[in-house]
Amino acid sequence: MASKQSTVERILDAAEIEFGAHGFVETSLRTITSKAGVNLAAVNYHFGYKKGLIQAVADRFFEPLSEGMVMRLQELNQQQLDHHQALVKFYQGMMLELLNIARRNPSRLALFARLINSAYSQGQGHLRKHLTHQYAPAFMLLMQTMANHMPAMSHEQFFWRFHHLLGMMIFTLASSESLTDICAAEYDAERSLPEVVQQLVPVLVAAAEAPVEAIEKLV
Amino acid sequence: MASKQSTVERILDAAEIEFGAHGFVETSLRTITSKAGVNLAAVNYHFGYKKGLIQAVADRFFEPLSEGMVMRLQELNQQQLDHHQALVKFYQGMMLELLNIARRNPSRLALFARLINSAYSQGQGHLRKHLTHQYAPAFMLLMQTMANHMPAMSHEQFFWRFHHLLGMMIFTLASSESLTDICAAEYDAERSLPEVVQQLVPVLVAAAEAPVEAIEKLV
DNA sequence: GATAGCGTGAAACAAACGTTTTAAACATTA
DNA sequence: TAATGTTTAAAACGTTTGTTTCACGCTATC
Repeated sequence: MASKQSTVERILDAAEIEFGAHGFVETSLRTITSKAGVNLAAVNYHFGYKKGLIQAVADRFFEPLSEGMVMRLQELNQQQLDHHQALVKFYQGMMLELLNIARRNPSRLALFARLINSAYSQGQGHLRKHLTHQYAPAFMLLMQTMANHMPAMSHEQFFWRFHHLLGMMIFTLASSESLTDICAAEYDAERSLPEVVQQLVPVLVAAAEAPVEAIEKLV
Repeated sequence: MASKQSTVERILDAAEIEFGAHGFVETSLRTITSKAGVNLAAVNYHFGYKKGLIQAVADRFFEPLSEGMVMRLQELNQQQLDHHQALVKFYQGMMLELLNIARRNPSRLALFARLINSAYSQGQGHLRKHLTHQYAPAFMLLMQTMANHMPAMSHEQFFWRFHHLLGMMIFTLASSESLTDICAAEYDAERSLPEVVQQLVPVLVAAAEAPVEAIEKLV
């Protein structure tokens, strides 16, 4: 029993893995505390409710991600690059940051995807508001940098485009395990997480640079 | 009580709405049977288990979608279009087909997104296998048509690209309600479902046409 | 008109869940 | 050492879940 970590850390580590693998509602506090080797009541003692634990897990993920991204963005904004090069560097930096956070625990990427999906799921709007308020500066900087190097478009059009790109990332991260499994079975290619994530960059850039079309009725 | 429909149909209709709005695990059989106005035991009687109900809901969704897509694809393949025009028509057709299916019940798009997400979620592989086997011809035709008009790339590279595009669609569909709400609040623009879905087309096309880069180690 | 068989209704089942409670063990401070 | 606040242990609580049971009503066939 290498139990040098505090109870809180043990819970957070286990919750991260289980939440990432099976989702928030499908993961019981009993399996978390069991895998963490702590008592069931410890969760309610330290985090109040299950929702508090989820929020703590989210914050422990987004804080370093936010810091890392801000550093990369400031660095990027100081360089003199054309728009295309800047977009490439932007998304490469984002992928590197995600991989960096996933180093300690690969299931953190699935956790990230679940957090974003929950945030944009109807009835869970409080999570999105909490995140966008908590990390507003980093979020603003990210959006601004991205918009600077994308084709000219209205704020609303950027809003939609931004979430299209977010969706592509989120789905790939959420399904990365299944996809690598299928890929190995069908194409005899064992892809690592960095490979999977890096492949996203050119597609994200192309989607970001897609020409803007006026919104019209389709039917 | 306009109860002309059969019990099975009433259950499927209610399940469709509730599953789409709140997910599979978060929706209890009691709320479904309650909203359907039928007895609780009817679900187990007609569908065996909850998993059987989910599969029935999935089939009732994918069958018309599959048929509609096959018709559109055959029509598309008979026309003489350049690759770009073909891709545009391809994705426009797909969006129209989704909208057509959503006409009866808008929450079917969220249901579609949840089904796909579940299918590619670790531990739920049986759903993906069921769908890919059940609708293999339509699926093959779709992949083939798509690949025909995309840049030359290996089967594996197409596999990844395909799922990147799928992810963009899925996330937008799953989050369409939240996104339209945010959009209305932030930009005073009340977007309808057709508008939201149509916007995807140029971005999907651009992402599909993105140049292929060799997969290398990023770190 | 009796008799299967199918569908429904209401109730009960066992299991799992988040949360609470109580008491004991621990650490820290006076 | 005594006292105080903090953390853990084990059990229980009340709900909710999917599923099962069993009796009753219906319809169709002989």
